[in-house]
Amino acid sequence: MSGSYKIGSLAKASGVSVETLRFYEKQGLLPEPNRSESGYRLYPESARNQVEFILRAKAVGFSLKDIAGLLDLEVNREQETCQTVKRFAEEKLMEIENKIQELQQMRTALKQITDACCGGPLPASHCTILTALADGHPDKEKQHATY
Amino acid sequence: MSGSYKIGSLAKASGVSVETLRFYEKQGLLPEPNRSESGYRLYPESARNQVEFILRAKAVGFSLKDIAGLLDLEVNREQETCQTVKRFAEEKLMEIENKIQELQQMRTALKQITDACCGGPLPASHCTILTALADGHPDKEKQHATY
DNA sequence: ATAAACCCTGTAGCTAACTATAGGGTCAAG
DNA sequence: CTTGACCCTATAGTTAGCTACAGGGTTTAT
Repeated sequence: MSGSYKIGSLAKASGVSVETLRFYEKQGLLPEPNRSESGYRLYPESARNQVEFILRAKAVGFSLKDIAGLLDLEVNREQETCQTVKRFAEEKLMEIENKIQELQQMRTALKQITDACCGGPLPASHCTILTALADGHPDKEKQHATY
Repeated sequence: MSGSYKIGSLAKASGVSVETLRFYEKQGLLPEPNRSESGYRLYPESARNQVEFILRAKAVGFSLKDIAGLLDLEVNREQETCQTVKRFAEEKLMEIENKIQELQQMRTALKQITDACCGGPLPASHCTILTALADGHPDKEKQHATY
């Protein structure tokens, strides 16, 4: 009745590997469960929710370290304010937005030099992509080289 | 006179550390330079361009491994076609775009649950952020809890 | 001539989030 | 009673891109 399952079942139920569960435990993301006489981990039903908390937090961009922090908040909900939690989340949001911007810059730069390339079956002797990387400026009508 | 400089100057000139240069050499991104009698690396002028090639390629999202590939292309430009080079670049472009999408999804999800949070100075007992992570659905008017 | 600044090799460490391996013990089925 | 599936710990390896020693030799400036 008190559903208490072993690590293999929890792993299957939550879609992660047994090793990952032990790893999360070592990282403090999962509480140490009770043990059977022979030392097997015995998880309560709630363990699955806790793993899923971790997975959802990961999915929205939190690192495991962040998640440990979130779980601390979660555990003493009463002692924390919404403000604290929201700040935490907003900081992460900004990190994500920064990463997006960085990648968008990369995309723009790479697209520019890629679009300029003929892509034809001829030797790449004058390939604009390689030239752009070598010279540091995309195309631009024959800027006579400075190096 | 044939400007041949030592690793420290190259490092300074190209804005990377000495260790990084040696590291790039070990990774095959920089050709092994000549050595002085005492075994010091002596770089030709062109070395700086090669380092800058690497840095620019990095800046547009290529990994060092990718760059090794690009340098192979660059070296045998005559033997390669623009097609090959362009495909290479387009593949990378797609990777970048995929990463952007992934991050945008994260941003949307995180923004949604963050916006729903009052952010007030009251205890986080019912904080919507923590609840969303715990339950797996953002807000939604009082879906009676399952945990 | 001596000290600082530079160079060398080789190896180890760092972060992140696992994954794998070695070398065991336990449990259920047939 | 043995086989196979499962569990345990502890340690090492993975990828990426460096960074930091340790323990030397060389060059340069004073």
